[in-house]
Amino acid sequence: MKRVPRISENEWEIMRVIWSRGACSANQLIDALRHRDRSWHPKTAKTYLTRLVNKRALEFRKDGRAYVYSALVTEQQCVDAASESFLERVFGGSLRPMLAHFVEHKKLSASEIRELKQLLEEEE
Amino acid sequence: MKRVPRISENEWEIMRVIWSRGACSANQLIDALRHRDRSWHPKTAKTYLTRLVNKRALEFRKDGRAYVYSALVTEQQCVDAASESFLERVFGGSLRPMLAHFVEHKKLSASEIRELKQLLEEEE
DNA sequence: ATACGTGAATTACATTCGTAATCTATCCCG
DNA sequence: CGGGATAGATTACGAATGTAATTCACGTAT
Repeated sequence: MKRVPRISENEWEIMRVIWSRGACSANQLIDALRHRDRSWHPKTAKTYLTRLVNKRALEFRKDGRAYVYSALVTEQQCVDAASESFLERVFGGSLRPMLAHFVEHKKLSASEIRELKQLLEEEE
Repeated sequence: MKRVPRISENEWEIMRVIWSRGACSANQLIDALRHRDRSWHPKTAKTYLTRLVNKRALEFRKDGRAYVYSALVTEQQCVDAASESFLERVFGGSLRPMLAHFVEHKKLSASEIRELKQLLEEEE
């Protein structure tokens, strides 16, 4: 299990863009971020890019003037780590109560319920 | 929906003790913490108590020399907030993928699977 | 060549967090 | 009464985070 660097709350936003769009330049990044949330300040986004490169979550290749950033860690790895940490911290590591919490609190659509039951069947 | 203060990773340990045991003194707290993890340093625990009081997650009443700390926010409130934040951050708010992740990644026992299916039935 | 725009590099700065140590007030014991 | 134990209060201090501004370097348009 590869150790992934710790990704902070806002850094996740950056990573999710890169995971979904693949490698991209700082500007493409910023555009994508601002598309969904105008409050992202370009300078701030740049700072996160640099930090993510420093913590080896991203790398970049020069492409003329601009850099192209790409992920060094997969979404899967980070999701795993964050999920584990969340489960541990908030539910003391107990899976069942955690799942129960979500099933009970978030109203699931009939189809979502069906899908989940399907998943559970497969696990059996 | 009451706004709960942001509880940090380690602060969660403190809160969980107080939620489970109810109000208790600093020393009872520390004993409980160290019971499960000897590496808890008493001074560090005291620091967290103070911080949690400052951020209005705990309050205390004087009981002779010592203080008795009790929760100002419920576990339910904090679990809700943390869960929402986690879901948003890591899964972009999509519940189904999140649940699927856990169901697929953590090996569930047969009985857990049965319980969950039971829960889902009730939601239907 | 020269100033301007643009991207990256460097610097800034308050907060929060992790991790305690030190200071101070008090109580009990001898 | 005086000194140690003990509980809370204050102080410490670096790393991480959120949030940018400033500076530097280079290519391009006058």
